[in-house]
Amino acid sequence: MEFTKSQQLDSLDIDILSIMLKDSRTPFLEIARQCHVSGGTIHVRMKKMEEIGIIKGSKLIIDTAKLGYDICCFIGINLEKASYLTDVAEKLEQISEIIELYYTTGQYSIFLKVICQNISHLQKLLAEKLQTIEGVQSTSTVICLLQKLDRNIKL
Amino acid sequence: MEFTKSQQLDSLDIDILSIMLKDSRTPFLEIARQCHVSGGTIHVRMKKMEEIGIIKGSKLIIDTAKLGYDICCFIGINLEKASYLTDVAEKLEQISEIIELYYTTGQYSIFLKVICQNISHLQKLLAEKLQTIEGVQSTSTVICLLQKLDRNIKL
DNA sequence: GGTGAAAACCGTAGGCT
DNA sequence: AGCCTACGGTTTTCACC
Repeated sequence: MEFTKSQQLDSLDIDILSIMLKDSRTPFLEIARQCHVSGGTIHVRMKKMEEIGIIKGSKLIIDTAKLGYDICCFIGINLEKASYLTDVAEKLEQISEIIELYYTTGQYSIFLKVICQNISHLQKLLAEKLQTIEGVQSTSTVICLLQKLDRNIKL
Repeated sequence: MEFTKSQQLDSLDIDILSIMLKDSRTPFLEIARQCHVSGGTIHVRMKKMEEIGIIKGSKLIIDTAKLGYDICCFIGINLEKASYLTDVAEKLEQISEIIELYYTTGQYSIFLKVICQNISHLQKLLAEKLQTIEGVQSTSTVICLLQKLDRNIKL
């Protein structure tokens, strides 16, 4: 079970994933009804996909604005030297406002998704946390006004 | 129930959310044990938060690379005219490779998160789908080599 | 607002095909 | 690999506090 090929998934696995991608709290028996198999089969397939690592977990989707977090933005980071990459990334991981972190190729070395309560929270984050990390040369911020789409890939 | 203030949430709600943010399949009785309340209470609180719209759903987190989708990237879109915004967004929503879509302020009008199978799939998407949409002036792509972090905000 | 218990439903394991 | 069955756990509701 160490391959990383999609070939080991059959159409039943894909059907199960498609349902769970939309709502990870769907009961197994409900999936079983939709797929015309028994609940035990869903259980076995889900377990297999968790073991292979295709399923990594599940997340609640929340409206962060309703919780007082009005700002969502993306921040590209330029480093002074490419070799600072992992050191800087480790420090960034400590910052709880950063919810996604990517190593990227092209104009930036690191790319972040960040959630803040308001603009002054963001300003403080940039000035006092991000830009004081050693190795960070500059940052470039894209502020989101509205998220129009948040879904998983269609299998 | 039409307010969008966090004030209507008490510390029990926050505790429940904190647990569910990490794993949306946590059984209510398990949350109840951790929060020292009954299962019925968790049920009522969850229902309230769903009705208010704080909880919007739940998603399975999957390893897209293991499903044959090796490319994750962000694409910024410049429009010829700002007024094309909603028309272009509507067309973009039809494209299943686009899993997140934001209206943004700053250098781009629209910002996308995109999942593709490989570079040629991405190249085709850009050339044949995105750049043929009327009103799209130019696109700018950041390709992710590795996602190091994917989590929710800490409440 | 919370509790505790009942009823319906679900997750899980094991034996069978 | 899937089905069935059975048990224990979970969800959901509701009378009561």
